[in-house]
Amino acid sequence: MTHFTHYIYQWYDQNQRALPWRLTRDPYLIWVAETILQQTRISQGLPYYHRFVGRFPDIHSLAAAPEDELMKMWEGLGYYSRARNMHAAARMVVNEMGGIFPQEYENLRRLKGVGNYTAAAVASIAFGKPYPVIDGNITRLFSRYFGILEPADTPKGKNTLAGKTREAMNHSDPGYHNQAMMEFGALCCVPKNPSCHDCLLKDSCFAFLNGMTGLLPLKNKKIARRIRRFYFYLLENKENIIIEKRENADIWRNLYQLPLLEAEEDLADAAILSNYLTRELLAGEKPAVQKISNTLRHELTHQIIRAKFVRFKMPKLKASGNRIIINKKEIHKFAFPVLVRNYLAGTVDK
DNA sequence: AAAGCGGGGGC
DNA sequence: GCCCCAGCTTT
Repeated sequence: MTHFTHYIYQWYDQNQRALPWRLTRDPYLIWVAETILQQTRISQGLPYYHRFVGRFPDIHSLAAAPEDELMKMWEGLGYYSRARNMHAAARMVVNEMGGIFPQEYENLRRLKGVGNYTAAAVASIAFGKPYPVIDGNITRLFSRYFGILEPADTPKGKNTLAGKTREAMNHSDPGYHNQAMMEFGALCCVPKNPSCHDCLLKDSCFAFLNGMTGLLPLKNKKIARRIRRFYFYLLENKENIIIEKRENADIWRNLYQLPLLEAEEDLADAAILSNYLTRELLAGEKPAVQKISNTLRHELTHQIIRAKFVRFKMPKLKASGNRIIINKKEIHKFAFPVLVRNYLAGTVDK
């Protein structure tokens, strides 16, 4: 065994966190955990994991659930396609694979939402197969220690990294190996101000020896952010409000929201109150506008959303198209984007 | 190869 | 303000 792996195993034995998915080898539970944790910190995902496996303890309960309930479980976690894909994958396992979770990497890879990382994680942790996982932690750790100078977000960089992780793989306990590498990256070889001073690998670490820990891993991509203006309409009477489901290929797909006008430029209040959607929603009624909120900012990785909420008390509610009227007491049953959820939490019944 | 997809937290 | 997080899919 190399110095590198030996030291990290030793570190892991002493420093690993107690996490619920480390107590099982059930491929379903491992898959749920790995999917929740995609691009998500453990501290954020942990309560979702507990709720999820409490409500859906096995593949059958998940496959049998209505999608809206699944989206509700996922509310606030982000990247909602993960939930939709899990639902499809669960139904595939139940309907086409006899309810038996696939064991081979290639078969795991066929499930919706299961990419290279998740297939390797389930194959290694649940089934002991020697597939190295490559996540953000391992990309950083390996790029630094082995001095990978090709950008990590390019095919060449990924290929080099994959080679290194295959060389490092320990075939006697692949699941342990993968988790030890990730945990070391997550807790010690961290993005900013890594704990090099205490790290016994510093004498053989390329980045440390060359003063490059802050530079590695290299990345090429820069994110362009788009500004969007959203005008939401809260139409309410004493008991009910109107909501609608987002079904286009856009952010928040299959979540619910308030009726929405998107504009390319900021709209003055007069324009908000006279545009086509206002007229359609008010349907001839002339209610006084209750309130137009301040502009609320909501930032996503690729978008900056500037939102205003317009509130009308309606004599009676009429819903057309894909809009539905729900009782205010039922709001909690629907999955809303955080932006909308926060507004409703601070507004309705106040 | 690049873009799109959330929300939260660290510094 | 910028970067990153136990990534995946679509174009």
